Amino acid sequence: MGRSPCCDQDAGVKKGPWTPEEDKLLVDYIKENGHGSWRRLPKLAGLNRCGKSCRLRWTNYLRPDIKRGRFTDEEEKLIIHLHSILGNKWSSIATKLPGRTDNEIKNYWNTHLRKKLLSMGIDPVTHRPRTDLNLLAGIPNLLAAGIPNLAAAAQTTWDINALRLQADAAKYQLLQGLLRAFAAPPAAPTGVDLMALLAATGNGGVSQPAAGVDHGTTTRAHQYDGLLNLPALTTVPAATLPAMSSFSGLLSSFGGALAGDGLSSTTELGHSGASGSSMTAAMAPPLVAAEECNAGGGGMSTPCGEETPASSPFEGLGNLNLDDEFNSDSWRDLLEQMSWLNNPNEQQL
DNA sequence: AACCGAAGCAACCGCCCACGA
DNA sequence: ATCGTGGGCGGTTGCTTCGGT
Repeated sequence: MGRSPCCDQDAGVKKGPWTPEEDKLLVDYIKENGHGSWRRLPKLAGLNRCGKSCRLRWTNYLRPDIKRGRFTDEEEKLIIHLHSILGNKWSSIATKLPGRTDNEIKNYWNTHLRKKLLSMGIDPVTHRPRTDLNLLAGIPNLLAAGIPNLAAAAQTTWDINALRLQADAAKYQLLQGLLRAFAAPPAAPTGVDLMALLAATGNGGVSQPAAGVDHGTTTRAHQYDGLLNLPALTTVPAATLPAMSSFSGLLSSFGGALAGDGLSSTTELGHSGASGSSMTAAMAPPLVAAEECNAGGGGMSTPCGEETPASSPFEGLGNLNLDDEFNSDSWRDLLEQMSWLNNPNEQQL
């Protein structure tokens, strides 16, 4: 049906920042009479303002119960947590933070928290580890030169959907380290079959970073190039699941050394002090969030409750600093160990 | 000291929904 | 059932401040 403007555009109502005098008029009137009808309030209060503008000014800044000042760490964590559940329902989020307005929370999210999550490698929309195609897109150029079975590997069922299904911070960091090891120049985003690429690297495709490349800068630049909108979890073909559990096994083995603290990317962000570029693998959350174990949405079957294998080929990699040692022997070892990904018969470690 | 770009934030815009006539 | 109004909401804009050169 549409809606007529709340204020007569021709009436010359004032816009822009409020003056202290206007604030006083508004506060005095509401204290005396309540706000009543916002549309009639400006005239009654002697304000040359739109009623909507008055309402906004009151609810966001002049209300006596407004809490001003910096958001505390607890408030930050709560906002992030609630956002992971509610999305951009700022007013709903605001109801859980006494004294904070939806507008204030929204602004704080857009200017601080969103960037904070991005820097931690977490998609602020999905609250999942980011899997940025731009970051991945350059890999094939490197691989094409020296990986003989890339084409064959590309036929496997491993795909980016599967990657996301299993996504968690530990895996993201693992991949981040791999990507840094390759440090390819940017290329147009393509439908990269990441798992095929990873599989291919297992056959001696370990490349040292190209000389003269500032890997940190390259990576960070790519990280801000945009987010990948992946299909919903429920769209992942069931056929990929058995193989995924194998990959999960790999990561679980890897993650066994990570000593997770019970946090997941969607429930807590207690490591907010660690930026993505300086996080070590030891900080990584556990590999499978409890909600994912229990939900089982879309037929997904995560290997919940599985015991971590007693010994792992990746033991000792847990403390690897992904930033400082991206080209270390440890990564070379890890890549070589991942050759199992090319063997479809080897489903479990 | 001046300039410029980035960041932060207050305020506005336009759409939507609930509700009453 | 329809329509008009009030109010709420999320997204966006544009001004101000800050920091680097």
